[in-house]
Amino acid sequence: MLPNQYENIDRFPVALDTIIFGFDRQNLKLLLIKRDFEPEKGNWSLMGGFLEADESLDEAASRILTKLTGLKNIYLEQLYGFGEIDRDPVERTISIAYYSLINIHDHNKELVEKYSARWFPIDDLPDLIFDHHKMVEAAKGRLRHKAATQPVGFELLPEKFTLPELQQLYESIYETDLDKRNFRRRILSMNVLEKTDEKQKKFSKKGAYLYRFDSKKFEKQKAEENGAGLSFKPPKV
Amino acid sequence: MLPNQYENIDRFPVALDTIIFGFDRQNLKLLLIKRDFEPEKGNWSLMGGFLEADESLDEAASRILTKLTGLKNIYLEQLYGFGEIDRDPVERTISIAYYSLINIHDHNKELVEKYSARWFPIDDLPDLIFDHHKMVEAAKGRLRHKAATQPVGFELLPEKFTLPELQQLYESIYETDLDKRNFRRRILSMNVLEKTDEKQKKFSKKGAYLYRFDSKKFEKQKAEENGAGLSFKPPKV
DNA sequence: TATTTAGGTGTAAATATTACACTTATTAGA
DNA sequence: TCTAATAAGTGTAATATTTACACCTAAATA
Repeated sequence: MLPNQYENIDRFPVALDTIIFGFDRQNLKLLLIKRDFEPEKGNWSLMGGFLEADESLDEAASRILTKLTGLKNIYLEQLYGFGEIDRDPVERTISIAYYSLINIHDHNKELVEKYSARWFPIDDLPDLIFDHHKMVEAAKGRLRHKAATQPVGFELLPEKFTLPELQQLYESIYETDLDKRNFRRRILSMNVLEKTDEKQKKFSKKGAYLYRFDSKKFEKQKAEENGAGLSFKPPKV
Repeated sequence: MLPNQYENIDRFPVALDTIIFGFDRQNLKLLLIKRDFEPEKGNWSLMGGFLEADESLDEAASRILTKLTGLKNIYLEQLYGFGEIDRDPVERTISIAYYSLINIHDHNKELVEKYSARWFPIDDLPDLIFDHHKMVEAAKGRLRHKAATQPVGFELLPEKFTLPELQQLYESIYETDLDKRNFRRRILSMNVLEKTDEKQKKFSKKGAYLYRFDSKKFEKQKAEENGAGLSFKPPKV
């Protein structure tokens, strides 16, 4: 075996912090936990954890997400590496932030309780520890970009959803109002939605048709594309 | 002082690897070094180094870039964190990749020689060690996206450049041909270029006017924008 | 002074985006 | 049972953006 040439270099704890997005009727929300150890005990924080030797970064992020939500196979994407020297007062730590999109109704309530976690509307977040606020801002930007580029919003909705719900979601991602007719035309022209003949009457007397994201159609679309990406852009202001 | 609650967690070397883009007349190029230590001694590699305790990730990436090129204040942007368990055979290492855009004629020749570094055309790269090829692919994608979104190509050109040169650059970034008239209209309508009254006659008898990136105009444009970003998109195929 | 070379220029057609208002299905309450 | 209320659903015209496309110009050199 080779001698380890890396003998004299510094080693650092590598943290993973996850920005967990959910969507609840009107509002984009984040799942935050109440930190139960010092420093900053009792303050709000992103769900996080440390990288272990036997897992990749993606695996670690996924493990940490599951630890809080009980969910597996969740949309999870690396966001950015945060490495300011003093970002964690305990010790110099590098944090790789991930963001994930989950169906807000679809998580393990006991686990969430165990971590004293709570959903906060994205526009009414508490103070966060360390540089977590910076991470959240980065995630908001990334989500906006992602949603403009790929039909990713579906991850935040239940399997079946109505177009008005989907529009609400996009409106809260972009923090702007969208025209109903233009929105429908655009989203339907992506050719990734399948209309069911069920109606959802929770929010109106008339009821709105339920749609389903059709991953077969999506794959087909992707294949027909030239890498430009399916796109849903917010209107220019 | 608080006891260190992080006592029992794993620590890892944190590497920084930089994808260094340059542009030479016709071709987008990468600056690669010949690795002079085991493992993989003698093979081609991205310029890299390890994070030290007294520097942020950005500072470390910048230090490493300067080490090879002699250049400071260079366009440098974090790309992605690579963390597969076995990515480095010596030891489990996390690498944060950065990419940078430099003027290819504007680097310290002695340093480059010292590292046995060489510029390679982007479409004719040698085999690279570890997961460096994955990093390069990610950087190409990011550069494409960045160039479509912000007027970033200027970083790769000398202070004064002609529109045909700039077009060449975009053509090699997108690996496609662009229409001369449409390109000019688009790039000029961004309102960030200043025409000088000098001509560059290196490549034609008639000579082409030299332009300069006008950062004041750029700032003004940015201010007038609604965050959508100045954009130069490749034509849809 | 004719030829060669790359630089420079405009317009029309096609496509994409935006703005905008009324009808429909259903429920609840008079 | 009729009326009012509510959110869902639909089409078109105006504007803006993107694309396709071909000839003239300036300078050098043979």
